[in-house]
Parts: sequence; C-alpha cells; structure tokens
Amino acid sequence: MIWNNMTSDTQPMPTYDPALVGFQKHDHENCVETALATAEERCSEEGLRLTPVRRKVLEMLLQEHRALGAYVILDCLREEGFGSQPPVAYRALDFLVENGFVHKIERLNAFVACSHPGAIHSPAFMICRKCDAVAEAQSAPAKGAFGAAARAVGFEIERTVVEAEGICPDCTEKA
Amino acid sequence: MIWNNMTSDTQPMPTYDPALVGFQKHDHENCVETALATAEERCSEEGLRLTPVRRKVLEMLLQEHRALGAYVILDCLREEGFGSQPPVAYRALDFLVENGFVHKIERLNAFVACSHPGAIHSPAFMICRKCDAVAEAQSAPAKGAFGAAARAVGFEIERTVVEAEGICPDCTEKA
DNA sequence: ACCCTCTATGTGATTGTATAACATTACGAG
DNA sequence: CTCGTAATGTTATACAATCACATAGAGGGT
Repeated sequence: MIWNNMTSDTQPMPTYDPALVGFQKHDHENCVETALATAEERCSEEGLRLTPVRRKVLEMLLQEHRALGAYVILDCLREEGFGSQPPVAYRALDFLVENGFVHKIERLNAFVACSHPGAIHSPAFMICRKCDAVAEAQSAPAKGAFGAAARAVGFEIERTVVEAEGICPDCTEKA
Repeated sequence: MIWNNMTSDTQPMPTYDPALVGFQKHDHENCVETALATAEERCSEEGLRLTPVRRKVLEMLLQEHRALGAYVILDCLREEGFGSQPPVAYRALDFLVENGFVHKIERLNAFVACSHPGAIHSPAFMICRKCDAVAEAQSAPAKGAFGAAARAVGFEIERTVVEAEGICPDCTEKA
C-alpha cells in the first residue's frame, strides 16, 4: 500500500503523489488494477477491442494519475517496443477518448484517465498551475445561465469543455 | 476583408459572415472602429502600450470576428512588414490576452477578439463545429455545483475555461 | 481451408502550435 | 546623456497533430 507513504521517492521528477487523486488519498495500486479490469470487461461487453497499444496507454495514464502529453506517451510506447511514430499514440488516444476511458485536457494539450468511466458524464477539471495535478469533477454548464444563453440564440450544445485553473489544496498548504 | 488582401494562396474563403457576431447581425464596420478606439483609450488610461504590432493584431481579430490561429496572424503581420517569426505574434497575443482585449479558445488553439472588453468577466464560448464561428457569452462556473465541489476539496479557482461545441443557429437553419 | 473485408499497426513526411535563448532597438526616469 | 526596462527581431528547437500509404491480423461467409 502506497497511500500512507508520502516520502516515497520512487518517482523522481514530479513532486506529485499518484496516490492523490481528486486531491485526496486513495489506494493507488488497487485503483489501477480495478480500472483496467473494468475497462477490459466493458470492452468485451460492447465489442470494443482493447488492443495491446491501447491497453498500455490506458495503463500508463492510470498509473501516473495526471495529464500526460502525447509525446511522453509515445516515448513510453517506444520503450515498450511499440511503434514510435506519433500516429501510434494518437490513434490509441482517439480510441480511449471516444469511448470515455480517457479525457483530453484542452488547456494542457494533454490526456488523463477518466475517474469514473462507464457513467455518462460531462466532466469538469481542476488543474493546479503549480504542480500540474488534475482532478475530475462533474459539470452541467448547459443547466445554468450559459445554457439559457445558448438556447436564447439558438445554439445547440453537443459537448462542453470546463477546466478550472488554480491552486490545489496540497500546494496551498505548502505556501 | 482581410482575406482579399492576402496573396492569392490556397486559403479557402470562409463561408462566414463577419457581420454575424454572437450569431446575430450587427454593424460590423462600426464595431471594429469603436472597439479599436476604446482599446486605445483604455491603454492610455492604464499606462499600457498599444504598439503597432499589438494594434495590428487586435485590428485583424476584430475585423475577422472569428478565431484565428497564431500562424494566420503571423502571416498577416509579415505581409504588413512586421517581424515574421512566431514570437512576434505570440508576444502581441500574450499582451492582448493578459489585458482582456483578446481571448484564447483552447479547443481550437486560436484567438478571438473580446466582445465586451473592459468589463471584468469570465467568458464562455460557443463554437460551431461546422463553420467555426465563435460567440462569446458569460459564465459563472464557480457559482454552481462545480464551484461547490472545488470548495469541498479545497481547490482555489483562479480562472476557468468554458467552451461549448455544437451547431450554431445559422448552420442549423441550412440543414 | 479459402478469400474477402474491415480494423488496427507501422512508418515516413509534413504541417501547425509554442517557447527558449539571445541580440538589438526604443523609450522613459533620473 | 546614461542606465534600466520594455519591446522587437531572429535563430533554432520542442511539442502537438495529421496525411498518406504500406502492412499485418481478426472475423465472417462460402
């Protein structure tokens, strides 16, 4: 169990604890495994093919629990013996995003594993500008004043991007 | 229109009417001039310097009334005799965004002139996926359920990106 | 088994987006 | 005028995304 071992230095570069999701501690080891299992189950149910490349990308994003750029992902794929050209990563990401396993963070041009896959949801994100941690939450922008404005002018909303930038509780504490 | 001043390259003429802002008709000629005048006034009031490059970029974005990529802007600057390297465009855009004259549309990696400069506001956008038209509206995501979720976990929101993708009234009519 | 088709992968090349680093110029305050 | 700062110019490069085309596999139907 990693989740009460804050001093773990196995991850060199980011001063970021993968056991912190949604800015809260959890059993990281377990969550990766169960998420992968769930994904596999859902794919076989719906006739989707969670191929090795796609599975590897999803695993990586679950493992890191933060937003990764496409080229970081590509580097990792290369090291694992997969194709090394950008389309390899982008195609896997396209599949995962289309089927709700992964979200794209537009603000960062990066990708993050979905926190509650399966459930139909329009996600919203909180992005810490200090440590780059990303937490997923729910949003319903079409329900509020913005949705009313859209209806008023006759704009038909299909999808919304909601991303808040700020300081996460962890970085607030440190300051 | 600017796209007629450009060299006869392969840029497709947008099937988009600049007199349609916020998906509604308006006096385009007039709005560009007054917006530029207002910007100049505000700059001299606040000690900001609306230099030739910055002014040109703002004028271009007002003229087009749609989201333009940084390199389209850069091309135009080059033709007007300004520097031709990316930082020239990006620095001007940084200035305009920082001071609220222009917004960045994260979803498109593009920039659009602000519809109500001066007023403090957290903008929200509607982006038509057919014609790429962009309309600006107001949002207050921190007021709703999302804001509550942020407060609950101790995340301090500084800025939010709200962008809705869908079909604008004009394109709905045509279909 | 076979062929067929559709999906997925692999690869090279290219285009678009953005920033780092450093030199130079313009401007204002003292 | 001189100095410090802001703005511009330029080279180079990193990162993001797509195009085009070739190859490999998985499944279905005969």
